[in-house]
Amino acid sequence: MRRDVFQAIADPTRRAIIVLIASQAMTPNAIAEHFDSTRQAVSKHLRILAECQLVKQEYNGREIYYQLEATKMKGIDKWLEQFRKIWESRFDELDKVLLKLKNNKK
Amino acid sequence: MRRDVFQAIADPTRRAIIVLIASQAMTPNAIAEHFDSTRQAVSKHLRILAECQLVKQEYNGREIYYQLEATKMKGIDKWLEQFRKIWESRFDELDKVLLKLKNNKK
DNA sequence: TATATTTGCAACCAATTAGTTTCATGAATA
DNA sequence: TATTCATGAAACTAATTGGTTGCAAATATA
Repeated sequence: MRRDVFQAIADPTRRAIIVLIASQAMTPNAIAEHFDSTRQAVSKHLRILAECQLVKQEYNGREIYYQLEATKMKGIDKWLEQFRKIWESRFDELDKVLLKLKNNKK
Repeated sequence: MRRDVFQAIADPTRRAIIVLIASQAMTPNAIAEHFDSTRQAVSKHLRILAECQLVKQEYNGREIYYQLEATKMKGIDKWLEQFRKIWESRFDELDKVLLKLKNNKK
């Protein structure tokens, strides 16, 4: 079973859960209230997020608070890094082109 | 059929294709040589990448050069942006904790 | 203690995915 | 022109996914 951060954020519901708990830890029930699907479906998403350590569980009696482990998303950021250079240089080139066009008009 | 950038980069083969053609455009055949699976499998990945405009096709006779559209990955970057603040602030806090520990030792 | 609440887990199901093989098309070449 | 090459598309398959319902376990509460 492939279970990495890229696969975790591929699902829109999981991305929504990530955004939801980014500001504060929440219980599965509380999270599920924000979605149309059942609590169990949300629970399965949470399990997937937990399996790739994107969330951390904090036990409190019978409640479990799920907290985002934001640093785990640095992996994505790191992968993106190599392309950031490319798209930034593309923009530099665009700037050059625009500057040339501007000068030609004069 | 869901077809967005997040889903596109979820597959490790597609990520490898993206990295491969980042530096220079390549034909499906040339790309397929780098993988164990068949040319047709690679072709399907390319179709998915094309559907969410992560790659651009350049026709040259009977050859088709696939080129990375790096700027399309800015969508991921933008989504990450909100968490970057969180993980950076976490690190600031870690720094504070470490500094405190250091001072206590003296 | 009996009951309600919170949760995870297993079993099942339909849809999707990533791969295969086979075929059709159109361009290069002998 | 006949053949070879590069490619996409279709049909099929096995595995995975995201969802469901129905449980069991553990904690809180009456």
